[in-house]
Amino acid sequence: MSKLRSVKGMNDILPEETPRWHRLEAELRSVFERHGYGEVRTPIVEKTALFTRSIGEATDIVNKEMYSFVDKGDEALTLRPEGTASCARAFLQHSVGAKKPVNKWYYLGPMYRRERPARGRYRQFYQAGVECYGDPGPFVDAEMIDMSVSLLAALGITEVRVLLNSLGSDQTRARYRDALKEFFTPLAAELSPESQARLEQNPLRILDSKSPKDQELSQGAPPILDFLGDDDREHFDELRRALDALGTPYEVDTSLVRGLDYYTRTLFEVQTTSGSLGAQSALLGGGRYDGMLAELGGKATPAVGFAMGLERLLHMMPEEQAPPALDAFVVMAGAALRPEALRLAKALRAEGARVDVDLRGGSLKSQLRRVDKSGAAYALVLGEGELERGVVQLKDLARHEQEELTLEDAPQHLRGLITPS
RNA sequence: GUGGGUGUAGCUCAGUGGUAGAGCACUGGAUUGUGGCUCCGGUGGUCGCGGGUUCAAGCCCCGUCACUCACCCCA
Repeated sequence: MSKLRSVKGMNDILPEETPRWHRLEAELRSVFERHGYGEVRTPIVEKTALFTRSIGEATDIVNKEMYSFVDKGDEALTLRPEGTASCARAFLQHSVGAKKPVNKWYYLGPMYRRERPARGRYRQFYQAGVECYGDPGPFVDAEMIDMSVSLLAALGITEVRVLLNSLGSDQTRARYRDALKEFFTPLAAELSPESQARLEQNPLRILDSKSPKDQELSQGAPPILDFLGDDDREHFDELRRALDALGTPYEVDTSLVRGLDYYTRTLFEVQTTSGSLGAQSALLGGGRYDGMLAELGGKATPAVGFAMGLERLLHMMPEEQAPPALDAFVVMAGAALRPEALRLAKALRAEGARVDVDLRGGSLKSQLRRVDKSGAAYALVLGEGELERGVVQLKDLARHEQEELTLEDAPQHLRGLITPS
């Protein structure tokens, strides 16, 4: 075992596993694109200030989880811990909102957070997410939530529940924060140490503490929904009616708060109910952030989005049998035939077949064993005698049948066999 | 960051102080150039690392690192 290992919490994905990733990514792109979203690709590194300003100074992500460094130009940079801030920056930088009233983007790629790794939680992890700019909702919110649930269903993930909450406007949120502070301060001594710290920094997060004592105390706290203004309440009610119309089940959970500061109004999270992810039950989460673009110095633009963790989806996706990665294998009776074997393989590949050759030139028996293990449907057997006559044996592995073809005809013949009719 | 568990072959794991093992995988063969099943053989190890106890340590003790689970938080 080598001492050179990948960085803690950052994992290799070997060719054996990538077909599963490809299937997941293809499904994501397909669903996003069917809903009118186009892919955006932003850099993995951004100026640190982008994240501190958008995500919020008081969040765990900014406080203790960012991979930040100073580059040789003395610039403070950070490996992106999430995708929304980068998208917002790109949206503003290219004045996208001025060209089109509503823009729907999706992204897919690695994110970085320096947390203690656990099942379903890694320091480099892959997220796919969507952002919709320019529509204040609530119907686009409903469409997005519904899309996320049908996406999971398309992946075979059905043991889920949708949690929904509303935080109201920035003003509502500020008033609610004060109210919670007022409510919990007399109880501070009874709160868990973590929640005592939250009381100052972010009282909202006391509500989703997992400490039983905290939960008990939170029962008596005033619910956020009581603080919603008329517009906020109407927005929330319309969202719920739209979800009902779409037939998407959800549960209102007023303790749903989430760890990022930029959310306003709609907040949602889809969790697995299967328990197979250990403590990490959130498959995707998001919400509305109507204030962020103005906060970053742009024109006020309503926005809503969510992000999903691909490793978690992979953990949840049912196992499927991987289809063979090869159509045919060229084998030869004798290592001297390697140049001819290469030539034949080249001709087969030119016709679109996925072909490998065992160029180590072992015994025919060992080559055929390898063919069998590769899952390829056909073997092309090249021998001295055949070569002199300009022919090759085409062996159908499943049927145990063999036929003789001319070297000239073999490529097109194989193409006919592997092309789905 | 806090607490628990586990580190032995590429993988999954046995090995209760006395010569380092199994299954799988890989590989060679079972009468001339034909796969799966079966049978026979072979390659492969700093027992995570460092120290200590002992005549003797994979095994006991201390430290350390890695992985993992839970907490915290999140996707």
